[in-house]
Amino acid sequence: MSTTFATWNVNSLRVRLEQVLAWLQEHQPDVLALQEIKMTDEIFPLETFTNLGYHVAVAGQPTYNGVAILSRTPLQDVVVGIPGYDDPQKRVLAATIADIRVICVYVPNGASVDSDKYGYKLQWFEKLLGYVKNTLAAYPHTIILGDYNIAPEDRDVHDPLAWQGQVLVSAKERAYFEALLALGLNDTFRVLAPEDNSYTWWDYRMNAFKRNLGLRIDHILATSAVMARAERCVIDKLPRTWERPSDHTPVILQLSA
DNA sequence: ATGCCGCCCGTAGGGCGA
Repeated sequence: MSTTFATWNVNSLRVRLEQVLAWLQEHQPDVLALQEIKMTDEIFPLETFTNLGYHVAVAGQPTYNGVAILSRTPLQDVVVGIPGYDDPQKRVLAATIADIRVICVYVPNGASVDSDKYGYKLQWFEKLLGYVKNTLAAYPHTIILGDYNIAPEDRDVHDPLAWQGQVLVSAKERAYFEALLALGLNDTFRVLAPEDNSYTWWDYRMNAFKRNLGLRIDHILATSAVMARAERCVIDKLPRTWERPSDHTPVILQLSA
């Protein structure tokens, strides 16, 4: 008996719905956090998931961003966004599932280090730090999972030299990711499956997946209280091999009992 | 490299992602 938490940036739930359903059927996760659903709450295929026995929380918007959490058990105390931060972009969704506070995050991409979007990413992450600090004070059992758009270390990058200083790997972004861990979180993949050159995202261009030119930017972070129950963390590369895939692939954390 | 690929909106081609 185990409990599994998964995260997947699907890059449009409209396009990827059949793949998500196939993946749910195969893996039967207890919780699946979705990013970049790219749709409003109104057109979210709610009944499709409730018919499969999932409870659902959604924070959607037209065209861009959008996050959702599917759970086999009810979602309680749902919070959309970062409290006190008036951000029109729907990137954060939290809920309590059984005894665990779960936060689904879609961190801004940042475009390039000399762009306004990079400034937004850093400012946004500062707000996330405050939110996570408050959350951890209230909930010792917390999992924060999603697309962080940060590769924490060079071993999470296929070509560290080519990527040096670029967005997704820059020193400022990595320092923010470290600050997040320093609040009391563990990078579960790094703790449980510390092999190098394991990636969660591959560019659509240049045959990047076939050549394994990827980055590890999707993460499942957990407090030490959760970590005590953690047995396994894996990246499921299979959906990235499917026809018309998302450019990201799922990450799965398995807890005992 | 203002490139590559894919999705969105909308029905052409620019915005955006990473």
